[in-house]
Amino acid sequence: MDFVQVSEEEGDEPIELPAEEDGTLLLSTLQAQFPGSCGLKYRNIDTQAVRGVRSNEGRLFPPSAESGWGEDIYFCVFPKGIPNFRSSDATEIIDSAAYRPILPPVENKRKSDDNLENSTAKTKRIETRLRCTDLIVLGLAWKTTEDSLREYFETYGEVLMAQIKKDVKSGQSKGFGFVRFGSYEAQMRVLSNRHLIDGRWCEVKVPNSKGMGHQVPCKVFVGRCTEDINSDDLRDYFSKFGEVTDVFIPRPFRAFSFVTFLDPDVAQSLCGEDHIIKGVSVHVSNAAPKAEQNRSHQGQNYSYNAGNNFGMHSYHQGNHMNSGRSGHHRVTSQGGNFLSWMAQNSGHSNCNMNNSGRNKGSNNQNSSGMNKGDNSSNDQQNGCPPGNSWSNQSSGSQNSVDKSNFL
DNA sequence: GTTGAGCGTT
Repeated sequence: MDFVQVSEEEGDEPIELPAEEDGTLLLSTLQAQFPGSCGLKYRNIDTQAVRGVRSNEGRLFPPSAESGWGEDIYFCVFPKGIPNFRSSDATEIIDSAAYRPILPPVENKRKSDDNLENSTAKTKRIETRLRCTDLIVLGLAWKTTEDSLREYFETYGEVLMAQIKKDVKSGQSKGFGFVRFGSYEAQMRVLSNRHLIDGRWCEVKVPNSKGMGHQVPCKVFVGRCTEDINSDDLRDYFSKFGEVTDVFIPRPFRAFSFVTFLDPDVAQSLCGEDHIIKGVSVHVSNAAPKAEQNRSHQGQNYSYNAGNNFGMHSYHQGNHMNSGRSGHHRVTSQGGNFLSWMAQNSGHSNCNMNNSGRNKGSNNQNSSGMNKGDNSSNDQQNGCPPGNSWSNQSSGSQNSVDKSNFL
């Protein structure tokens, strides 16, 4: 049997992982040792470049059909370039033990956002600042305790809370629980993987009860706008207070607009204030959802995200393309992209979480592939959760942004 | 002491 030497990061002590008879390495084998990993790469000694390992249908293929994996040491790839949290530098991007990130210095940021375009620093910052939600863990073994639950998820990052729901009388586990991470990256990785906890495959999802309902909105309503206040004006002006992630001006002109901030506290702090933009006094207030107010009688579709439209007005003005802002993160209907879901539900219509456009070609491995063709280790449990367990929650159509919501 | 889709006594 061939073994593949794999380390978490380049330079780390490798672990030998058993390859299959056909020479491939199962992704599940890799993930058993490196939770959250989605692929492998290695250093090409000739070119000194890093090469990705081919991945398909839950299998990783050796670089050479003849010589197999060789003596090379491979290191892990994690989704979207997110570093592993067990690595030493992880603290740089993990917010401290807070549910919500700390306020950024509210200083003059002005137009310093220009050279941040597409920078990984910016991406990381945005991702780091996205807030975590409690996640529900379904399908837990009866024997799983809060300690073992926590212990399991700590391989993904800091665990702020881990609880098992139990019968009050007997103390017996109800077979599900909740977990909360300290960083959004950890949360994303947990949501994109399946989990073998105490011998059972468990499903982790954003709970239905917490669509986004209790979270602080990042978006403000800007009233009394005049027609000559364009999105750049709004963005430029409000960037003084914190990073602006989106500006939306309803067309045709309707004398108001929406500004979305990275930080909900910034948005909050501005509510109720009057501001002067281009000599016009505009009024900032809560971008409260309009749903249910006047139109409960109209068979409008409010089922998705009902009672909560924060962050849903995500049309971008065309001229954002050259202002360095990311484009509209469009949700496709291909089986439910959890990143899109997270993007919507975190109130950021344009989270820079999707780097797929830059990873040309080779990095096709994503978390959905690993659920196919891999029954190697789940035979103790029938009814294994489906691969895209989030799909039932992401079936809403973002294209259904409803103009009628604007008044 | 059994069970196996779901959604959180606070």
